[in-house]
Amino acid sequence: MKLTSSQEEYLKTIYLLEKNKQKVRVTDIAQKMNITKPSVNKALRILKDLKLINYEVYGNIELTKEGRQNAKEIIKKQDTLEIFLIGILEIEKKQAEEEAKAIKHAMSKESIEKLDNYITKILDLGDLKCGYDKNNEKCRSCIKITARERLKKAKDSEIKI
Amino acid sequence: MKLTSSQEEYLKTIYLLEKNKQKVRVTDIAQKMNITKPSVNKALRILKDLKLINYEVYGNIELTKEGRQNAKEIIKKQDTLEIFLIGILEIEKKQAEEEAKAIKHAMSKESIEKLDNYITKILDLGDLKCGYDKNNEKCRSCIKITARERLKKAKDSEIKI
DNA sequence: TGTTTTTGTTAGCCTTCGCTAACATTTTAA
DNA sequence: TTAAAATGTTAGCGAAGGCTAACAAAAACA
Repeated sequence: MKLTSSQEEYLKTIYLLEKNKQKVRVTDIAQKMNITKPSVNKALRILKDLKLINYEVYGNIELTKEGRQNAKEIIKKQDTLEIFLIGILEIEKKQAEEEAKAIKHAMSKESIEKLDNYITKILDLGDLKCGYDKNNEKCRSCIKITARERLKKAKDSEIKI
Repeated sequence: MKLTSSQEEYLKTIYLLEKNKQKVRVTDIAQKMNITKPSVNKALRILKDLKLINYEVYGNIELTKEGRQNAKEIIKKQDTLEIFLIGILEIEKKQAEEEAKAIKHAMSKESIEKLDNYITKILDLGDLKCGYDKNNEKCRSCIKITARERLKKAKDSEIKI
């Protein structure tokens, strides 16, 4: 069953909130996604119908097994894209996150898998010790090092929820 | 002025049709985009209001200077993404085209520029003659060669409009 | 425990962008 | 030159996914 881009965002948000809180609230979701509570309410009913969350009026909100499965996949997509955009393409963090968020819905699981493998390959190339100067921008070792540094830098500046 | 994903598709389609025909018709656009004529009609009115096309009832359809500018940028985005997906990630052509089409709206001009530069860099790495065997999948020369071959293959199988 | 604040819901509206049905215009060709 | 075919338009519907206004329920607290 194919979810909409919006539905994916809801699942992702609920998953991340579940990790940090006992109970996920409509208000939390609305705040995190920067939309109104009635919009969240409407979306939750649909996600419930799709059996992706458990939810009753004025009751608890929690992902079902299937919902969690979906959420994980969505988050993996976004993470992989962010790593590529920040670490390889050197796009500034905030911009990269925004773009990754918008792109992820358009990419299949298989394509993300390929991107993931590619990133690993590029990051590992340095291990081959090509012998070029570290300052040569085409040197694979240098590519590796700068990519890792960029990722570390981006990760360090993270603000916890 | 930020266009919607759908509007970008219309501009792209009109641009490509203009290159192959004297006159662009509602029917042509509908057929190419696989939607109905009334949908096209509605969209054309909006594009006209946005001054991206010249268009009168029962009259000719043509891109304005600004519309053409936009169309070119959109096509560049899609092309760059396709090259990356097909040539570097080795995603199958049809799938890659579909994904590139959906992704392009989410990426800024600047990010596409970076992706384009990255692709060029990767394709050029082979020129450094790293010395590894051609059959080593981590060899930069090999990466270059296989990527170029994949692109050529994908291009050759193109069906003209 | 009763009142205020916070949280959640309902109803109904708007925009985007598809669609069908019905009709108008233009083009083609007999 | 007029009838048929092709093309284009109008009107109005529907789904998705936002929104506000108004109200209901729950929680906090005095």
